[in-house]
Amino acid sequence: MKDRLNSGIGFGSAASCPDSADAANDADAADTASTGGFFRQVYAIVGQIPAGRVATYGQIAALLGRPLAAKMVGFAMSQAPAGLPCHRVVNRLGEMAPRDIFGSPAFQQRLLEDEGIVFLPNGRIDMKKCLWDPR
DNA sequence: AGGTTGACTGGGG
DNA sequence: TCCCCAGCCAACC
Repeated sequence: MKDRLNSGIGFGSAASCPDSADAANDADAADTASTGGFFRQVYAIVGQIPAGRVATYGQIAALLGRPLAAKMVGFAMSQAPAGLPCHRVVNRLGEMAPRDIFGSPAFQQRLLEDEGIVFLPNGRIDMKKCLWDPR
């Protein structure tokens, strides 16, 4: 179990995993044609992140077939429509969005803790336990 | 049309 | 883990 959890963190491993590739393909094929908008696709995926789990910008980008467009995902979040659980999207280190995107990083942390996200003493999310697995 | 920017990431040191 | 560099992509000016 430790191995599985661990492998979930690295995108490299995820990319090699046939299941992940399938998920990416599904999301891409389903939305690319009808939306034609990168942001739309990002929002669709973010909306699928369950409470108690978090996803990284790079992970979402990879799901859309653009593993190097993590920056773009973050930008999409800045324009995210209301109702989207964008507080569940964090960077690879498990840190909150900088500045006061949510009023304050502490506020975002509070939201996540309320959903059951586990934080480490260093103030970061325990990615081993809380990283969302699209499968 | 072209340059800059951004809630990022991976690699090398 | 942190710092610096390069890459990627769409929005903005």
